[in-house]
This record gives sequence, structure tokens and C-alpha cells, in this order.
Amino acid sequence: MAPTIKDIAQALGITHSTVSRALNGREGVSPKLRQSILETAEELGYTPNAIARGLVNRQSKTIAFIVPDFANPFFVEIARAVNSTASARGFKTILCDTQWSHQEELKQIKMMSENRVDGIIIKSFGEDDSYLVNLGLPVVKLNPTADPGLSSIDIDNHAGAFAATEYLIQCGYEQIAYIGSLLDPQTLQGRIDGYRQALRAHGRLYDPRLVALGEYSLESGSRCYQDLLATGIPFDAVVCENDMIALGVYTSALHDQREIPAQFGLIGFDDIFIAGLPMTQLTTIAQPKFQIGESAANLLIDLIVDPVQTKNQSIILNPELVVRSTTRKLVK
Amino acid sequence: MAPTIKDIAQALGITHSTVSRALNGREGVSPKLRQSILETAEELGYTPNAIARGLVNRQSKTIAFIVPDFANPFFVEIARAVNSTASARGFKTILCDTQWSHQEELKQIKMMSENRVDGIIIKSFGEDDSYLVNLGLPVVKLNPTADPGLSSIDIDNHAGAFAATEYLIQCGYEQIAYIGSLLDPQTLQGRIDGYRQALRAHGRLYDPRLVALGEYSLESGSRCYQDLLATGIPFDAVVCENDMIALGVYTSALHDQREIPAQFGLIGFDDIFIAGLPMTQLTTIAQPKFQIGESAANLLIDLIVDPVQTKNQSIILNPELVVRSTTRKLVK
DNA sequence: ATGAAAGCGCTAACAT
DNA sequence: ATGTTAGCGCTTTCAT
Repeated sequence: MAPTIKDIAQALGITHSTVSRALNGREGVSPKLRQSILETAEELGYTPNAIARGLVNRQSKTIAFIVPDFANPFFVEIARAVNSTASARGFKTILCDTQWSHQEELKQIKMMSENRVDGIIIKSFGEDDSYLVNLGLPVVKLNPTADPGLSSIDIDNHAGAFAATEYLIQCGYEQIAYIGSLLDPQTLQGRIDGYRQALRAHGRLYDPRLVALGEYSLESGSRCYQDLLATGIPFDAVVCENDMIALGVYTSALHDQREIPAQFGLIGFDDIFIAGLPMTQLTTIAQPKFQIGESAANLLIDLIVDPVQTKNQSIILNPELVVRSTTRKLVK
Repeated sequence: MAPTIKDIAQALGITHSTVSRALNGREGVSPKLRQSILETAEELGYTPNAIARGLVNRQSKTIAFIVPDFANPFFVEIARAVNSTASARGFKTILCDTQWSHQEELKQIKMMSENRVDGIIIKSFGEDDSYLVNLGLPVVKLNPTADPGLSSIDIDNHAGAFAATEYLIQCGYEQIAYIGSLLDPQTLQGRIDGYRQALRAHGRLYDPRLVALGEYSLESGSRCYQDLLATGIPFDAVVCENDMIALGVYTSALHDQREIPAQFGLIGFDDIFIAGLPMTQLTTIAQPKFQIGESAANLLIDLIVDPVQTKNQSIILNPELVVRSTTRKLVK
């Protein structure tokens, strides 16, 4: 049985409240006593019980970071930023992976709620965020939200996709397809709008048959690419909704011996570290991942520690085009 | 203020102990009362407080998975297996990243201990595991351990490195270097032993100057490769202690325009998903990642739920050579 | 079948 | 400066 403050108190013939004071560095304990309390705590191998502490303090000093998929390095990189930012402010972070399942998301949220985390950062996809608001704790959503009871941090998806599409056009590609995902309708909408408007802005036609949607994975990227080929409509470039999809397309294109970037142009989204490897050299729209994680954690913790002063807010960050060799420069 | 069982009791004019019984599905509550208790709980939006529950039950139904670096997909893949296995058995998993810092590891362990997790799965590197044993809770170490108070799961590092080296020899490479890491001495030792013995078994000389050690990262892989080049001793192949290192070496070799696999052979360790991408095609020694995570979680949870029956044990799994195009087949 | 009471380990008034 | 007491939300005897 792990020793408690009562054990320490007993060993010294004093009360546990004095021990508590000493251990928490509160005043009202003689230096001498404090010293010996600390010593016996050490001797006994005392470890404070955060559970009990949390029960009385009504806070767990813990936040949850819930994402759909840690297999995507994108979320891992954000998680690191969240983790270190939270840690620096004395908060623990619990990482949860919902595997793109809404069911699982609800389960995880319930669990976190039961464990009385002090707040939640979540990549969630629904339009209706009421179930998040009803949690009664601060939530930062890494997607746009219309709900004033929530904060959100996201990038300008429209601008990102616009830049991607425009760049492909400037490179000289003729028919540009879009491969994305149905899993995150909000993100899809922003990006496909950007894609469409860039086409229009450059006098291109938008052909809905050149849009294929699946999941956010290599496999799905490959599959969508095959599907597009199967339509028979020619295309020589593709904007992908994230880098995992782009890597899948890349894989299939290599397999088909379509030369990249000469015959085929490719651009991804996120700038996961794999995109930057020399074997990959994937052009992509980089998200400020560290900044996203850091801002999310800081905002959430502000919301937790000072709920009165801190207001919910929606932050929009800017993505950035990173050119690598999967696209070719315009030869005019 | 979140409603408690007392609120439910009050609303119904009964005691909270009856509410507790009803909510936990214990017998001794009339079906009718139970029904209305469940209903009011629903109405009030009651969420059980896992903190309070944990305090009286003395278990948190939570395990911690502590690894050095989630930037390495290897650990992410194991984490997923741990997570799903634990989840299926009703346990939550807390993921912790120590960033290869022993300091940070101690901090995380302390935190987990204070939060009264029921057990820990950890990738730890020390020879002396007494500080893990002294935690007084079940620990599964993903490294060998001499301590009978701990369980461990690892692969046969010697065999893996032997197979890697032997394969390079069979491919016809002449001078085989080793690039590894000082961060995990136990793993290093097993693997470098396997490397040496394979060399010896094939009548090759072991040259310590062909061994470079750094960290487990792309950057370090590149650096070590440069260091080896700087020695002036020729080498035409390298066994890498993990895939991240191998990718770093790969990067540098490409940059130097050394042709892979014709002029230069490369083999990694772990088989992270990047190794299998067609742009990469890294030959590697695959670890049974899912099995590692699953076994670790199952063993740990057995240890937790049935400490009497379950004994600590050391499990050694077998790695497997996966041949891809970064090595060339022997032309005899 | 239900209630009363104790206690998990801790903090925080309120005494003294 | 130190002790006493109550209580956080819950489970669990032990009564009734």
C-alpha cells in the first residue's frame, strides 16, 4: 500500500493537515518541522495521489487531444506541439485516436469527460457541435465552427487549395483533378471551393467527373486515382486533400510509369516530413503545424485557468505553398 | 456544476447509495426504481466521476505507454496496437513521449505514478531497472531486462542484425558499415553483435572504424554517413539500426549520387510504412509491431487484473527480413 | 429492497 | 504554528 500523508503524519506524531501544508509549500509550518516532514516523505517513498487531489480541487490538470488518426504524421506533429506547450504550463495531455469513427469519437469524449479532463482539443468533422458544447468544458476544435460556445483553430482551406491549383496551372498542366475525402466535409468544402475558383479564375472548366473522394490514406489515394483513370477523361495533374492521399497517387502513378512531373503533376497538403524526403519531393501546401498545436493548447489552457477573461475565438492561420519536384515549372 | 449521484438521489427522494447500486447494475434495487433512477440520470445529464470512483476503487483502469519519440512511426504503430488491445479490455491508454530524455522519462513516470495508472508499458534504455521496479506497479519493458520484478518484450536483435548483414554479404557487397545509436545501449549491443558475428561467419574482418553511432533520426543517419566517408575507409553498404537512420543515409547517398543499390547497399530495421513506399523501397528487418503492442498490453493487463496467477515473463519475438530494392541480388 | 455510515487521500476553512 | 473538522463523489459494508 502506497504511503499517504496520514502515514507521514503518524510517523511524526502530527496531523495530516500539517503534512499537506508542508508538502504543498504553504506557509504556516515551522522550517524545522517542514524539513523533517519532507525527509520522512522521502524515506517512506511518498507519492502524492493526483486522483485524490483532483477530487477535492476539482481539476485534473489534464487536457485531451483527440484526433482521427495518429498514423498520419500530420497529427503526430501537432500533438507534439500541444504536448510541450501544455507541459510547460503544468498540464498533462492525453492523446486519443478515434480511427475516423464517429462512434469511437463519442466513446473517447465520454471517457475523457468521465475522467474530468479540464479541456479538450479535437479534430472533429460534424457541422453540429452541440454535443461538444454540452460537455460543459472548454473545447478547441481544429475545424471551423459556427458555435459561439466553442473555440476553433483552422487554416484558410480555400486559399490553400486555390494556391495549389493555381500553381499547377502556372506550371502548364492542362487538366487538373481533385482527390479528397468525404470524412471531413468542412475541410473538403473549403478546399474544393478554392480548387474550383482557381480553375474559374484561369478560365478553366470545372468538371465534377474529375473529382474523386475517399478517405485520408495512401490506399484511398491510389484507389481514387484508379477511379479517375477508369472514367477515361484525361487529366495530367491532381490536387490532393492531404499528403497521405498524394503519396498514394504518387505510388500508383509510378506504378503506371507516368513520369512525374513531366507527364503528371502532383500536389499535396500538410507538408508531413515524408513530403520533404529527397525520395519523395512532394510539392505541398504546408500547414503551420507547430503553431496550430501551440495556439490550440495555449488558447485552451487560457480558457481553463481564466474562464472569465478569456473569450472563445476562431483563429485562422495561413498555409503556405512549398514547391518540390513533383510539379514542373512553366516553360512558356 | 456537474450533477452527482446525490443530485439524482435528491430528485427522487432516495439515498445516493441506492443510486450507486442502480447505476452500477448491482442487484438490490427494484426494477421500477432502477428504471426511474436511470431516467433521471439521463435527464440531469449525469456523468460518472471516474476520479472519485478511482479513489475508492483504487484503480484507474488506465495504463501508460511511454516511448521516446512519436515522430518515429514505429512507436506510433505499436501504440495503436496497445491502444486497441487495452481498449477492448476496458482500459484507457495514456501516451507519453520522452523525447529521448532520461530526465523527461523520469518526469513522465512520476506523473503517471501520481495519477495512479494501473500499469506501464515503456521503451526504456537503462541497464538498471530498479527505479521501474520500485514503482510498485506492473511494468512491461520493451527492451530486455535482467530484473525478475519486470516483464519484457523484445525481438531477437542479434538474429535480426545477423540476417541483415548476411544478406548484404550475399548480395555481393564488400565493405559493410554499421550506423546505429548510443541512445539505446541494449539494442545496440544485440545488433552490433549480430553484425560482427555475421561478418566473422563469412570470413570478413570487423573494422570498428566502420561503425558510427548517433541518434535515431534522419539527421543523425546523414551525419554518421558523412563521418564514415570522412574516415576515408571505403564501404559500399551499411546496416542501419533503424529505418529513420536508414532514410537519412539514403538521403545523403542520393545527394552524393551514389547509386543505390548498384554502388551502395542499404538495409534498415523496423519496417515503418515509409520503408514500403515505392519511392523508398527500403530493405529492412521487420519487427512484428502489432504483435509487440498487443502482447505488451495483454501481458500488462493480465498482470494488473490477476497479479497472483500472472507471472512476470520475458518474451522474445522474431524479426523478419523484408527485401526491397535498396539492396541488390547476388550475381554470382 | 433501501438507508445509514464509513472511508478512499487529499485540501481548506476554522479553531486553538 | 499546529490541530480539528468537513467534504470532494463515490463504493461498500452493515443495518433495517
